[in-house]
Amino acid sequence: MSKDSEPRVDSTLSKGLAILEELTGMKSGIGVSDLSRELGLTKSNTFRLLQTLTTLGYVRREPDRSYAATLKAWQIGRSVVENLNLRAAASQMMLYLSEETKETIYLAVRDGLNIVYIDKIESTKPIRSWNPIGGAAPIYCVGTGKALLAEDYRLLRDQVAANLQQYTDRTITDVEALDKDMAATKLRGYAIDTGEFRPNVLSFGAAIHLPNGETAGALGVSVPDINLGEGDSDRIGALVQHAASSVSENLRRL
Amino acid sequence: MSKDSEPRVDSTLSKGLAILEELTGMKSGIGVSDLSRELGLTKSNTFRLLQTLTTLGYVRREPDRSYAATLKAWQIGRSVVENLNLRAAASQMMLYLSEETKETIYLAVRDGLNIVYIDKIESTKPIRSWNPIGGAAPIYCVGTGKALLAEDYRLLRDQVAANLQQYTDRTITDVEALDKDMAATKLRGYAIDTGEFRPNVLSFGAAIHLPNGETAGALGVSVPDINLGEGDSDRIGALVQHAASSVSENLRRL
DNA sequence: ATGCGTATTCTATATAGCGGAACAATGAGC
DNA sequence: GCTCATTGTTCCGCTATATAGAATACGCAT
Repeated sequence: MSKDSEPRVDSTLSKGLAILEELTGMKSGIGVSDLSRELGLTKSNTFRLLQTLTTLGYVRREPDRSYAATLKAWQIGRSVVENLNLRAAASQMMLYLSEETKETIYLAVRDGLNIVYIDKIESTKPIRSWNPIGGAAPIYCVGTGKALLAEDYRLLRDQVAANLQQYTDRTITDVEALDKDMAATKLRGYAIDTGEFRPNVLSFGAAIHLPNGETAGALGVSVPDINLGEGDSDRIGALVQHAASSVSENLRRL
Repeated sequence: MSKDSEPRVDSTLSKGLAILEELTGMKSGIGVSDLSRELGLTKSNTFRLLQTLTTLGYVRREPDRSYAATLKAWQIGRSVVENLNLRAAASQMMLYLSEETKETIYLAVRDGLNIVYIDKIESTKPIRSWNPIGGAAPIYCVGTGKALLAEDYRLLRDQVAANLQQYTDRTITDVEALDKDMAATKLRGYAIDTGEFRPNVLSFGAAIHLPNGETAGALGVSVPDINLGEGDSDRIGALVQHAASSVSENLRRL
């Protein structure tokens, strides 16, 4: 028998959180008795725990005297996501992409109909694309943006459609074309920008997901067209896609 | 002297949750010592609570041996909100409202006698009202809240009446006035807040209904008074009302 | 080496939380 | 109306439990 020395677990805290979990999982309130049965606790114990959770603001009493979770747990959880540093989670993969491509790597999140760059690694090659951290770009024009757009295309389509501005001769200004491109992007698994925002600057992007499937951001590689040889496009696309899903995997472990 | 007989509070649970809150509020990990100082707990106590939180999956150890909150708290809280996938159903209409008004758009649900913002779209105008996602406001003071309150006014009236706190000189602190306002709101179809929570910040709100008639949440537009010209009030009100009923329609299809 | 700041383990002790039973409040069935 | 069944709440004595504080171990400077 291996004396694993199980870490000691405070039972009160454990039970309290169990109650909270149970409660948040229910659409409507539940009574003390049912709850205690559910969790295999004594009524009095359950009652006291509910009492403390209530005074702490995690639980409230419904008018029908049953107990229900408040949104406090959610509010707390939200700040985790807010503080969740995508940059930290993505940094290894960004380095990897940089090594593999020697091009400029971007990490971007969506902000309305734009994307905002929250991190980047400069290209080591002489000719490089330029975009400052904190800078923005239209969502339908660049690799990262298109990757993000494809994720929520149903929600964003009409909005974007109403604002299709032309930046280069490659820019997609036709909704039908955008529809097709988004469909293709979804199939492909990563997005391609053929110089639609800055002339002769191509880019590739793939989305990063939170554990629940929500879109958290996107990774992208930006490449001057003259740097791009035959077949490079596919290779970089695949790399970005892989990197993004790897970051998503990282987030899953948080 | 009121014999309040303070409800008994399990200290372990309380401390544990305090730690969790503290942790979720931090951008990066924190050590046992700092944390214990922060919360006024013993190091060993803090350590043990961290240990249980870790084995329960709420906390993880960073590579640098510090402690940080995991996404579990978030996932739990999320399920509260997830029970209604309101955000998805409302997003298109929120964008629409944003386009039409250029002001800040809120999606809120009721949480006891407060409302909590579960989504928003920032105003594009320079002066904008500010409320964080996850933030809360009294139900009887703001547009979204008043819309929600009007829906269940019979149930909530007395509770609310007992807690009429004054936030601005426009705040309704008189039950009779509230009665009238709620009646007017029902007739009108949307709620108006004339700067009753934050001075000079007006807001408009309308309720979203589930297919069975239950109230799911509310859409709102928040407007600094100086942005508001003659007739804008009616226009925005009508917009919000239409948007909310459109979202209700969406929910019907889910 | 040495000292200082951590994290972690140990242990004796008090007390916080526990279960069970008693009590109150509800509501259903007749 | 009354009973009976079920739920929510309080009480209380016991002991398992969480606690504080000291002891130990680690890391990292100088």
